[in-house]
Amino acid sequence: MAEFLDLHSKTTKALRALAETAMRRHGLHQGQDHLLAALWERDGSTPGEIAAALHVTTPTVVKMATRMSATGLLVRRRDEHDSRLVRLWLTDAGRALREPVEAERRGLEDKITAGLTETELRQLMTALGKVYESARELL
Amino acid sequence: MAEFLDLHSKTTKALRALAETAMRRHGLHQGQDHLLAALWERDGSTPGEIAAALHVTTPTVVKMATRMSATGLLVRRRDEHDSRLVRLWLTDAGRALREPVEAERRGLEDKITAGLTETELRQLMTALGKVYESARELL
DNA sequence: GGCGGAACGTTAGCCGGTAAATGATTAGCC
DNA sequence: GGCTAATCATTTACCGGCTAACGTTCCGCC
Repeated sequence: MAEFLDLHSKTTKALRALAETAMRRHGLHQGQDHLLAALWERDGSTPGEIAAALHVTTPTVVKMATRMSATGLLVRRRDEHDSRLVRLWLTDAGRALREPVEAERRGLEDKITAGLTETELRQLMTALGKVYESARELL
Repeated sequence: MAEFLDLHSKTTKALRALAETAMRRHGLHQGQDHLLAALWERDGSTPGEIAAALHVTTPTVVKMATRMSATGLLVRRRDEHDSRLVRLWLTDAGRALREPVEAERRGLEDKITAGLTETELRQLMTALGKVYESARELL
């Protein structure tokens, strides 16, 4: 049966669908907000750094960067001192999305957790955190 | 910040990676065990039925069925009475995976939730269930 | 009995995700 | 200084997921 895995999987799909439609309102695809968040935090990061921050592999970031570069959210530029490195820089359009997208994300989080009491939410975070740690160790 | 969404996302990626390597031990790709589970429960189901059971769209099931048919886990056959319908039938190879795959899945669930007490697990399921319900309603 | 709409599966095209192979550049060691 | 090894990004080729368009087949109604 695997109850927890099943529930987690169902929840993941529902949340993904919600995030998808929420981000599409800003012209983004699922996950692109995370990449932007990494650049909002540290503009000029390399694909490898971003991949690590996003818990994702480098090719994923490379492909997303290519698309987001095509839609004018960021630009690719080689590092001056080390030509192996590539640095991703936000455009004005990419920077402009910060406030609305962060608000959208906060709103989604609030709506999703609205049915929980303060205590329930705290317990949920703790328990899920433990599951995450167990999973990381098994990786 | 969106704490819960962030933690949930990280956990999802870790769990996905674990499930991936676990299922690869049986020659399956991520998610194919769910499709098989649907057929173990009701052999001869249609793609549409399976999609509904898996909370997934029909095209996804169709593509997976094509690949799994190529690897000999199931066969496609048109319904005798209604030629619009297609029914997926397990092969011996598909049936043979039931015990080992279900055991693998139970083992994974156990390992993942090993760090939680009985009470914590129950609270986690309840709280996550509420999040799931909220998400479903917002869909 | 024929015709239009409904119910299915399939195809095409896109996105995020992965692993493995490729290519370019730097760093380090002899 | 030159050769080798390490470090990056990129490409290729998959897989699961989605939406939208398409083609069949059945059903109901006139």
